[in-house]
Amino acid sequence: MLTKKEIRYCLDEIARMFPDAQCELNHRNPFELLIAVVLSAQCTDVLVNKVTKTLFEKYKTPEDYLNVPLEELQQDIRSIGLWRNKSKNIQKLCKMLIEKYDGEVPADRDLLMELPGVGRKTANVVASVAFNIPAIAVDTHVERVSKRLGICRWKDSVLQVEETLMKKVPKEEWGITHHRLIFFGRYHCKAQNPNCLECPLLSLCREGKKRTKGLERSNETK
DNA sequence: AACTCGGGGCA
DNA sequence: TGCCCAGAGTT
Repeated sequence: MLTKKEIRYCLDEIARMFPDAQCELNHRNPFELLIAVVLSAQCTDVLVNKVTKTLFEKYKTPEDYLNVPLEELQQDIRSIGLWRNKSKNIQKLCKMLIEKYDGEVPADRDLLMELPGVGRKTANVVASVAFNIPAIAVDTHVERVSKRLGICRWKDSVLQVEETLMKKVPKEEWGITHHRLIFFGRYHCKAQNPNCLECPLLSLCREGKKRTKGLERSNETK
């Protein structure tokens, strides 16, 4: 397990690797952020950005999403997977926002999680990014990176990863830490064939050391 | 804990 | 072609 100081070093190095790790999501208002994150489940950020670009020109408010038939909304997001569920969830979600929260996005993680299509990860992203509520969203990237580096244990659950990160990272940096780890996981510490040999964190990384040893051996046997 | 949803991207 | 992807909901 890495110490706080080692984690500090990792996060600083990652910040240097991705100086513009400001997700586009940061620039949106809470409502658009919520829609974007709901859409992003199980598909890549690039694909979602392609859809939201035109989507947000057409739909500005929860009412806008309810003023079109479901079939029309489905067509508008059809290029991403799970569009059947997602379009239904978005209309239900908008209805709930109007009926329960006067059309506003609630600034509360538990209330967010009651919305259809919003789970723990989405609620944490919206809460921390849009409302500056202390929370760390753990997605597959954050989980994988944390486990490989040795920030947490391999067998830890998502909740345990979340707890560990909150314990070992200063509260003011929770939001940006989430984004940095995602960028690092998406573009460098990839799920398949991570390029450990060109990784600035190799000297600290539990999994990286294991993998590079394997590489040396396989090169020798060639 | 395991299963399902799902089209696009990429090797 | 086959495999994977910013998860969530159900069983």
